[in-house]
Amino acid sequence: MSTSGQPQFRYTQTPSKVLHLRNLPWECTEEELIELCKPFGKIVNTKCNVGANRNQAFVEFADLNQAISMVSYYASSSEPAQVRGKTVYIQYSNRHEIVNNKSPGDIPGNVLLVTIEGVEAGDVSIDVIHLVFSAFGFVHKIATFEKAAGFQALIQFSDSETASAARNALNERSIPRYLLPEHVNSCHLRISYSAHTDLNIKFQSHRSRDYTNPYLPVNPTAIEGIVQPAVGPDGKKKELESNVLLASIENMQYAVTVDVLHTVFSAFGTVQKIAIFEKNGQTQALVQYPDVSTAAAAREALEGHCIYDGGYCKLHLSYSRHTDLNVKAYSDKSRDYTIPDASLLTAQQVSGLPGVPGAWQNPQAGPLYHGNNFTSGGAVSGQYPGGQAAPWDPTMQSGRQQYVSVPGTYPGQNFAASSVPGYATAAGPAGSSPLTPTSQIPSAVTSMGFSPGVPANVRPGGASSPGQLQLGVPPNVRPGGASRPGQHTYYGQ
DNA sequence: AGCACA
Repeated sequence: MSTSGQPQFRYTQTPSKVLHLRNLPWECTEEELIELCKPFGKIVNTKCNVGANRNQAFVEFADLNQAISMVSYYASSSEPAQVRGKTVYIQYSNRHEIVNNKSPGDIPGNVLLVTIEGVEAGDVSIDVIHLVFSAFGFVHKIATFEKAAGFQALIQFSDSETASAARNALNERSIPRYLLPEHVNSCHLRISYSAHTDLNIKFQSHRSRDYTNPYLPVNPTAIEGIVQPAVGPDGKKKELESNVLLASIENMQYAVTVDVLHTVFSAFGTVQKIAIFEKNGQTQALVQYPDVSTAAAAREALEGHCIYDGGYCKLHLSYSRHTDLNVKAYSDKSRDYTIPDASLLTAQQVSGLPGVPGAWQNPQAGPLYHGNNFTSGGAVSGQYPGGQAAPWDPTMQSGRQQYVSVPGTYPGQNFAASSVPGYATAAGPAGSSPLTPTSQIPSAVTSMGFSPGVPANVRPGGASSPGQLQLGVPPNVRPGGASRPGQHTYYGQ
């Protein structure tokens, strides 16, 4: 029972193939360690960021002589060992091996395990992954899959050096936004090493690739692969059309309710379902149409435009990967208009609402929609100098063809081309005159005395219902963009 | 600047 336990000091230590390094810069990386030590031999293991200050480390050489050569070298060198300009003190460790101190994911290998956080599998295509990781060397193979951890990819490089380079550069970083669909707000990469050394890719498919074998057959059962988004030459995922639109609402100063959205989006066809939700602090909504072409028309017309005057509640639209929403038939955040009872319920409940929120009665909408539409045209357009960011496609002001006369645009003939006048008459809300040279959609909102459950453009014949102000089409969205004298029965005050 | 982890 001697009271040994005294620390061993530099000149009394027995050599070990494990070296203890001190005074390292804070959170010194393994690569910096390897850089420093590898001239002396093969490094078989490391342990970084040891100690309260995370400025110590251990390095294990394959052979004792290699460790001795490093200690000897710096013992007699006029240049001290340095990392990032800091002198590093090196001595033999009092242990002879680095115990299995690493989680498996920290043991370098040529295959990376990449967890892509905050996205769903369809958001990041395998081609985008390939593009991003190819920056560090030839990517042999990629396999993607979804686990509890989220969307993951195994990425095989030639060697662990290349893999490490990719990991060091990309770990805890994000795939550039421009490579991602618009609705993806964050795309955080968490990268570790896989224990795999060679992935077994059986097919080229939407979820796996073998770039070393381009003649590998395409998975015949990967029907999904065909549905997978096409990818342009830049690797950016092209939008895949869908009957369901994803709307992100920017600058949401005013409440955007299911009813407001229903009104706005019903201008283009039957809205089947709506769901509103929050994602990353932003309000988003899914709007389901019966078919892709209707959704496409809505998207085309509404993208970048504002529900309310003044740049409020700006819409950004993309196609959802959903095709059929599973929503509560009636809630404050969702609506299923395909359920008849729900429509009734909707009509009842909404008509029972205590008036229109003040925000909808945006005073600015008055001048814009009450006779100023023509005279103020210059002023309005003057708000957008150069016209580069013209809030509304000019063709919308002069032509109706975009939404009406193009055959096949509305397979559901929600807009019978000839029905525009009657429709416009019925749908024209107070003060909505046809040539509205503005970007907003607000008459949809400024006159909310509509029947939310019954889209105007779905009503048979579009006949006017006396006493009931029907609203279906925002004035600047309306197909009948051209002025048709005499067609307006409503000139709301 | 002075020895980890289980």
